[in-house]
Amino acid sequence: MRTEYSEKQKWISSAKNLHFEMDSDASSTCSRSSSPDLAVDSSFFSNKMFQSYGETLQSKSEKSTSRSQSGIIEKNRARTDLSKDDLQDLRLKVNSRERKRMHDLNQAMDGLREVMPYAQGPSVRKLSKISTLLLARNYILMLSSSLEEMKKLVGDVYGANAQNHSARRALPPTSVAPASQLPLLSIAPTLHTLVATSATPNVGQAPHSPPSAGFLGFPAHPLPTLLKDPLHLSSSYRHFPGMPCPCSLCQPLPASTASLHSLSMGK
DNA sequence: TAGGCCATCTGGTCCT
DNA sequence: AGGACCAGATGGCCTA
Repeated sequence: MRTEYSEKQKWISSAKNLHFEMDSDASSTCSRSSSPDLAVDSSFFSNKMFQSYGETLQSKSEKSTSRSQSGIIEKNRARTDLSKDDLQDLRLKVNSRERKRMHDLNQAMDGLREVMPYAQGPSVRKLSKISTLLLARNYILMLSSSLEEMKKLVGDVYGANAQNHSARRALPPTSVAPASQLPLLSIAPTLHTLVATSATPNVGQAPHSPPSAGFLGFPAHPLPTLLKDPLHLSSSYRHFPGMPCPCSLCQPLPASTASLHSLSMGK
């Protein structure tokens, strides 16, 4: 088994970075942003690998007679009835589908990376899958917490404003900021403070070294402790209250957000 | 060189 | 029945 894989992997690695054209279905829909393209020479699969696959199937079907799952027996029997070529075709089709499935998954992962508050660029290695998921979770929790905080502040500001307004009805209106600006004015420093607590996990790290999965771990009760415990977001920018900041957290979501939505609605 | 991450193949299981 | 999903196995690549 090991030797079969060894041969196969040698071939696969040599075939990497070539265009994948074996299956029209896969090639038409797969843009493979995160994985190497693959050219599949079906002649390769016509040798040992598939001979052993056929043997494996046969031996398996022999063993499977002791199983209670008749469906599987029937399925294996149907497969052993196939000719060697049919088996090859079947195996190739299944492999191709699985490859495409994984590529779609990776595309979705790339879409997630794009909207993550993480320094992106040619010199930065992309987040691993596990890190992406953990970071996404923390990011969502942080946004939820920020939203709650903002709601509270808006409530406080409007409450205080209503009191002031009734107490100072006689004062000229120019002494009070427009109501539409009040929430933003009061929220801005707070938002930046929130952001600042989560801004510098990469200090001391090489720019090409994304945080490990463990580093992105989260507490057992994330929401209450969220603001005390840094989120380990990987922005390389320092945040200063009142200063404009180029980090992704302080910028509007990129246009690629839309592409992520369209991706998720693809099926 | 060990360990982490990844792509791929594969067989089993579930779903339509 | 066929396809989707999943997890295990395997080897390659890269970094500390």
